[in-house]
Amino acid sequence: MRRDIFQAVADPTRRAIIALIAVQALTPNAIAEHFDTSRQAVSKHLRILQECEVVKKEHQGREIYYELEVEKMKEIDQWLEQFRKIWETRFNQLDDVLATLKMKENE
Amino acid sequence: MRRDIFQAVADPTRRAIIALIAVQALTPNAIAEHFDTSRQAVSKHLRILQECEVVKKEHQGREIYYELEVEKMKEIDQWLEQFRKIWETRFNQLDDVLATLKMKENE
DNA sequence: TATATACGCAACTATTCGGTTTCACAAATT
DNA sequence: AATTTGTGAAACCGAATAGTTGCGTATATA
Repeated sequence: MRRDIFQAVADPTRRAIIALIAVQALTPNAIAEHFDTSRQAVSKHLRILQECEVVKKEHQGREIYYELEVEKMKEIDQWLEQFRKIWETRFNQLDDVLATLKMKENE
Repeated sequence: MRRDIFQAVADPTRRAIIALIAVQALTPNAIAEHFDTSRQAVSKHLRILQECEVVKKEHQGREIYYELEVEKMKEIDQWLEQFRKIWETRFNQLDDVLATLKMKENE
């Protein structure tokens, strides 16, 4: 089974969990309270997130806090990099089109 | 079934297809030649990418060119935005740590 | 020590995914 | 008109997913 950041963020519940613990580390129960799903379901998502190395456990007495590995999110950012150039190019081309239109206007 | 950009990029073959047609629009056969998978498998991925509104068909005679909707990729970028602030914060905190260490060095 | 709480894990189920095989159809070629 | 080529779609399969239920275990508390 695939275990990477893209797999991690493919599920909307997992994206919500990520966004939630990005603010502060939380226990599975605390996380589950934010959703309509069960603790066990959240627990399973947390396990997948762990396997994808997106979250990190931290034991504190009988509670376990799950913390986000923010660095991992950068991998998505890096993959997007190749498309940023295209955005810019397309944007410049649009500029050219607009410029051409403006020239025609002045004819 | 979920049909969003995150679902679209969850699969490595689909990510490769996206990167491939980002350069230039291609036909399903041309795309399939780049992979170890069958044309039909690629065709299925293209269908999903279409449903996710990541690619756009363009008929040209009996050939069909698939073109990337680059704009769609920005949705990922937008979702990442919330974590960029955290990167920066963490980075600043690291700066603080480094500054503190430097101070101790000079003691 | 007995009990409550916080949690992970295993077993089970329904659904989805990624793939193959097969078939149908439309456009180009003969 | 018959054939080749480019393609989509349906039927099917094994594996993974997302969820549930039930149970075991460790920590805290009475």
